[in-house]
Amino acid sequence: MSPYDPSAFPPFAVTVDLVVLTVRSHALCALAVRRGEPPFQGRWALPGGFVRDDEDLSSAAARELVEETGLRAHDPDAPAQANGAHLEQLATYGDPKRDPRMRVVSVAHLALAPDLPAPRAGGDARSARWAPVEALLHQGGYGREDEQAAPLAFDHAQILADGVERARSKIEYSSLATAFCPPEFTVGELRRVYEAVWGVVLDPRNFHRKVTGTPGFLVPTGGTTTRQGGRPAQLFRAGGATLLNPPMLRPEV
Amino acid sequence: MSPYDPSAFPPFAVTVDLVVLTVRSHALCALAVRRGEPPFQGRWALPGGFVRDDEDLSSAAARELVEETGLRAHDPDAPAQANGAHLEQLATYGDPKRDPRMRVVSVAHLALAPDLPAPRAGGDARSARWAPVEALLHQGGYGREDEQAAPLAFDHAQILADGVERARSKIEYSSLATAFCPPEFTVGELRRVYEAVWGVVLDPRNFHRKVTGTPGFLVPTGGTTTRQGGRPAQLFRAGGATLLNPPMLRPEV
DNA sequence: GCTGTTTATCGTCAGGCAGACGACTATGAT
DNA sequence: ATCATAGTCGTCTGCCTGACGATAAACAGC
Repeated sequence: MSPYDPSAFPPFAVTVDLVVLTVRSHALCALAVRRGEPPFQGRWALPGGFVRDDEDLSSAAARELVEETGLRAHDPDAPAQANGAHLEQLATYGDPKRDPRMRVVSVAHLALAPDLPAPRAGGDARSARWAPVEALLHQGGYGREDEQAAPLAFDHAQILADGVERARSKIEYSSLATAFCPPEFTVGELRRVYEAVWGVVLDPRNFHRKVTGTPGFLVPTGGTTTRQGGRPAQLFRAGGATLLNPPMLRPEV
Repeated sequence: MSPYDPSAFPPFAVTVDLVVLTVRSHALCALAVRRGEPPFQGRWALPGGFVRDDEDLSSAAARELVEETGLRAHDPDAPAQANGAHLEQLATYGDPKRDPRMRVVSVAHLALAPDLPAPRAGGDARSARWAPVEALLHQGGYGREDEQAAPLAFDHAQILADGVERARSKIEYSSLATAFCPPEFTVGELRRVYEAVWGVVLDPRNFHRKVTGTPGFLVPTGGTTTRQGGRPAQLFRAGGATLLNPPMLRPEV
């Protein structure tokens, strides 16, 4: 068998779709764009686009991320955060019927970003917005009448759910939660990230003990801030550690 | 912009490649096939093939797995093991230069299988064999002169390394290690799986306490065996639990 | 200035779990 | 019978977590 006989394989279109997550006003939100054309015209979808002919998958994802948000993706091996987002491959979706018109395989990527001012419209002027993931995933069940009542286009609800689940589990055993924070942040801000992503309430004292006691997780910058009100809090940057051992435990139920 | 203008996207070939792992004689082994044609003719590679026009990615991976090993993949939602392997998507590799002849995107899958009698040659009579992952990954550094001295074809060394890393981390917090065992197995056999995959030695007493004390991990069948020598050991099947909480801890270093 | 509110931070205590390791059991091999 | 090999049950100690009390340092309003 010649697995590479150029006439022997069916042609596919390959796209990257992005699950871009952030934490806004105590809720986990995802970036959604409104489709301007069929199929699913007028419906919300995840941002994405075709992989170019000379482009790696991660490059295509980084390019789409810049186009949609202006965020530059970190090099995973680069120091801590500059002002970029964490970007990693999530999974690949290739059901033959996922796009009604042609065979499209989508390599979904997950991006975690700090709270951004506002999504900028894509170069093609599609509208874009941040929406709480709960609203994007549980549509139709609440009798809501607004524009978001329709489920996401294609299989994007599944992709989003997988991305959210990845984020939820990954902040347990890695320092990825800091990707949701600005370059300098307080322990309380980091705790609110965990609370928003997991949808739980954490004990501030035990959380503080845990994160400050894990070597390499946080490094104090020396500064303090009162932007959250109350007693001034120390500012930290993300330390070099990427894996938390032992992990942060997610409360049950 | 029309992301689906049929003339606006470059065509890709899409393949699935398989990282099939098993534990044989106390070593973690992977299935490798010898390439019969250029490029990389004569070199070892991971089994794989094209995704068909009407086929889902997971179906293609399951089909390749049957063709290469005769193993039927579990339905992830099916009961415990029948005589199949665990199969899950691993990651997707799409470097523009990963195949010298054309643009190929490969959706790699990870399969975990019990020790099999012997790999059966593919329908196209390629030769296939189990090889310790260390030998497949660390070629050239040991001055070995045998047929395996050449590194794997394409980017398959990277794919294999990623698959091994996935398996190593996933048996920490899931019951996946039982996928390496026959339908009925002893605690000692399961422990040898962990030892082979992690490349460590575990304390038999603490391991026994851990796995028998985790609800839903193992269910006794009532039988015993002495196939490992020594005192007869209880036989178990995999229980319904898929997530281990708290996880099995991998010894450091 | 005083008081109440908010958030941050430090401490204490009990329970659970893991690592280290002793002890005993039940087989087969010599 | 003795030994070697595995399996299984216990004990002890230290670490970590969850629950929660207490103190500190800011701001808002009176």
